[in-house]
Amino acid sequence: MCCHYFMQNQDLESAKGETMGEAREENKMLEFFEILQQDKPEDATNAKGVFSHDEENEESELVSLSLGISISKGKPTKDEKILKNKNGIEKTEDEDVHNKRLVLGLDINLDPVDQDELTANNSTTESSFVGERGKEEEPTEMWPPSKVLKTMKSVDKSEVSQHDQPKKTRVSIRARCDTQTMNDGCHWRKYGQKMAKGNPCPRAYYRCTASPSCPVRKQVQRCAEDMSILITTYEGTHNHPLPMSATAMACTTSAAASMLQSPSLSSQHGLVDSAISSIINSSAPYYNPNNALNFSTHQVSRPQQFYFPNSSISTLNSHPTITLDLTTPPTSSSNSSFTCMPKYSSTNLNFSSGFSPLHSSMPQSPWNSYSGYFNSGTLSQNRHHGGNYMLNTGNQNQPHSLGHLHQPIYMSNNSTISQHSFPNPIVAATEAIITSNPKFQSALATALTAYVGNEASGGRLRENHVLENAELMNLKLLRSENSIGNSSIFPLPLPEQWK
DNA sequence: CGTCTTTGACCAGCGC
DNA sequence: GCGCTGGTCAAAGACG
Repeated sequence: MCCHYFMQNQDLESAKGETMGEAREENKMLEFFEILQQDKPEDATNAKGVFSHDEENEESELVSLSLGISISKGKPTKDEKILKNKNGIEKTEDEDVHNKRLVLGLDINLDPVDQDELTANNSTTESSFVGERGKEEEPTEMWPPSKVLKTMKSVDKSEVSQHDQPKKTRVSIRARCDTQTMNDGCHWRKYGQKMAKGNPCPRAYYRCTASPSCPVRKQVQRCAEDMSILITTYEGTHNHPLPMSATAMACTTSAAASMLQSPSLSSQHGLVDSAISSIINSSAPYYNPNNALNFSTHQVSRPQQFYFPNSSISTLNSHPTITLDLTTPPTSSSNSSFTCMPKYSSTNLNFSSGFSPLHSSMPQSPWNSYSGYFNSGTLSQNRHHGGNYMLNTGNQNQPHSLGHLHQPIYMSNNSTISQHSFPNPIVAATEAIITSNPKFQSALATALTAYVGNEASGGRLRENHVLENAELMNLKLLRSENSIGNSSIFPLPLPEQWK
């Protein structure tokens, strides 16, 4: 076999060993959300951890990316009772407790018209969500038998033709990785492997085993042109609680997918950069000695900057795919990172790597070569502006062409608008995002949810000792300058040592 | 013995 | 209609 299938599938054992700590952290997070909900009793939706918007103010379509925190006070659902699933992945009771409450999904709330469209798109595909509807439709079998699948596909087909909607949204991540798969925090079971055309390396098919009914699948394949690049394609949305270590990736993929599923949203190209930036900011990973891909979510207080010089949106394909390219160095041409795009790739976001001041503090590891993975996102500290960190909001004035497949649009650094003209670029960027399109509130909500949750849990997960200095600096900065992130977005009292 | 991976077979979609 | 390709199934083997 020509590809680099060196290692056993996943470090499940190491993951198990971390669940207790995670559970404690997440319980703190949940306590925080309870406090939040008490503060905002009028927001009934938030009681379920869904970031919703003021519907009165948003008559138009609305996309909500929910990082749901389900405060389970009632009886556990059928899925929640599962302590050991069919595949034998045992969970500790603590893990199960927190899993009962932490729900991540692609929750899309639309006005009636769009709701119908999305129902057709989601419910008939494998992207069903556990949300309100999911509670009523308890799954009864692990995977639909092929006959059922055929029926589903036929239904899907007809409805797709009716609504002219793409079939499934996929999120593909290209990243340098030495291991067989990226450890994204989820438990996967390999169910197939095929040789794909034009690639000497086989494509492996995995399904999520965290829940018997979880529709999420992923495909893993090495890039034919650079074997060190692993292309992981996610499809579907988890319909079960996720371990904390998996929420960030799922958050990112779900949010990215949601933008593809919202045509008007994805049509606003410049904003996509901003939204994705926010999302990724919320889920920047850090190196874990256990070789797991971990995500730290405290960067809103330490607002790292992530540039997305290339992005294009198209939903022409039956499988609209948003590709997050985390491998391209900053000096590469914008086109170079799209030389081996997946067949269905339609949307490309090139997370251009660049030097980050944080790199020097990152532990040396294989994941550092993987610097594209968000630490590539370049925390661009402007030392001449009082330690401000710039948030790339994209240049909304730049005449982007949209809807062209595989035609990434380079957004030069010049497009990092008004980095120096706003007293607080974070405020400016956030306001730009929010005010330009209400739907980006949802994307931002995803980012903020992840951030707030992590801050509530102490601001770090696991061995996250890196970047602390930068974090301290930025927290102070935000506390002194952030005018929007006070009570509603950053409601947590800072630890004493950060004051 | 239970679980997971491997791998050949099968099926559906799509292009010619 | 036929062949190619992607995606999935499921039996068999490997592994702990």
